[in-house]
Amino acid sequence: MRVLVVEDEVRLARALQRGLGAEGFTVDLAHDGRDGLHLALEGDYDAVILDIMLPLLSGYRVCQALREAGNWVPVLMLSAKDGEHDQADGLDLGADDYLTKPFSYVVLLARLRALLRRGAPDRPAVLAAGDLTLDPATRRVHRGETEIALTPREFSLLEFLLRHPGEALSKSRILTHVWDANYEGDPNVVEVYVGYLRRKVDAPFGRRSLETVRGAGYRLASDGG
Amino acid sequence: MRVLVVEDEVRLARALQRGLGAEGFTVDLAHDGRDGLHLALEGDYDAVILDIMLPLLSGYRVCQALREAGNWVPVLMLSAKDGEHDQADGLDLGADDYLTKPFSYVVLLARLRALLRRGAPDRPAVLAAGDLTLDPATRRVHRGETEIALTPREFSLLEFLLRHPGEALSKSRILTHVWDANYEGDPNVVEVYVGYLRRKVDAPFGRRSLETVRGAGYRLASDGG
DNA sequence: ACGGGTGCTGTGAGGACGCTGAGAGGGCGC
DNA sequence: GCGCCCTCTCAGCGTCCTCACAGCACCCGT
Repeated sequence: MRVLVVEDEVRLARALQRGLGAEGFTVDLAHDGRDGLHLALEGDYDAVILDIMLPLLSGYRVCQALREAGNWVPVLMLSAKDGEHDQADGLDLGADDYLTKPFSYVVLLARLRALLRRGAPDRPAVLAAGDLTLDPATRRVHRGETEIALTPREFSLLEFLLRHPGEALSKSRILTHVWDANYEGDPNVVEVYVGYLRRKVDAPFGRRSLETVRGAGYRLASDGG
Repeated sequence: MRVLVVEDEVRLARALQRGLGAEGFTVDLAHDGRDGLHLALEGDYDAVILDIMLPLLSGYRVCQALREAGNWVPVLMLSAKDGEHDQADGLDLGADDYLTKPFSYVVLLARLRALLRRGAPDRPAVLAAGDLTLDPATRRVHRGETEIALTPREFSLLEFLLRHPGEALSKSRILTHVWDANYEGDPNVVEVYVGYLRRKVDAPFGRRSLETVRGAGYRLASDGG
């Protein structure tokens, strides 16, 4: 079993290398995001342990880039923060598990083994809410049998909503995820794009899956409307 | 066990003949590509040891011609070069193993025995999407009954698309796989080559199998358009 | 009923994106 | 050494996407 550890704190990295090595894993180390990404792409690992705070390229970006490259190696994220949002962010970007520093080595080992048992899935499952489906790999969206053409922005927005079905998502949260973490433009874009989406995935089918939660944002009906 | 050695360096050829003969093989020699091809086609060998640098017809061509003729005798290629590309080229063209000169005789013998244990494989599967087929071994592409001539680059691109049918493949992913992991040139090449491909595999047949996914890359219709 | 706040949408500008033709450069076979 | 083919760059063009803006609609509290 080959494991890549991407961690800039040298002491921790070495400790993991020794510890996991003793468990019979082959452990490679990378100390910044760029090296980590390259190694992960080329090394054919069974799992990657990925710190979030990294020089050059954050763990988020590394994970995102991996997934975009079609690499679905199991990723276990490490973070010094413990905010709910960080965790959600990590999992959104395709991490498979998440551990907050400081963590117990035994827990890490258990989680790692769990990940390896699951193995690398070929591709993420199709996202769905009722008869509304979205496939991130083929980039196709369907309402029942009917395919729906979406622009890139509409697609990311719907994808984000589908990853949090039934949850009320504030405009600012939507902005940071679908647009950019430090988006400076008019927050009205969200309304605009929700409008576009409704015209494509709801109106033609007489549905109402994208609900407005006045004062709180938007919610996707988990049964697809 | 009959083995054909195609090698223009007479000393090496004779050495192999003596050595393998002592191991109990029946060894025939050819000293250029054309003779080698004829012998291989007619002689019903259990394996062929094939130098790449040959007079009249290169080892690549010999191997390719063999495969095109439906002959899947195990081929062990010999080469003075050791570039990764050469190796990939050889294996692409249907060689079964590859050895770089200078090589140890013991290693050659081991590899040869491994090949013989495996035996002549059946023809590898062709890639297909609808009536569009691509055979990685013979490097032939057909739309229905019609054969289509592709350049090497066009071929690799189509092969990559066919290996991920229906999936939206980003330009960067295509670049790293079809071109090079650290390709530095203009990403526009992808558009250019998709254009070439469309003119060859789609336009003459009134098809649209290579779909543009705006903002996300390209997708090959899994039913071939 | 009225008004403020919140959300919706039509319009249009600007830009990003993708497609294509022309052509330069290089490798390979002859 | 010559010519052909392949690869890739570049620039121009058309199309589609994104977003800002402004006015209107709607909700809700008073």
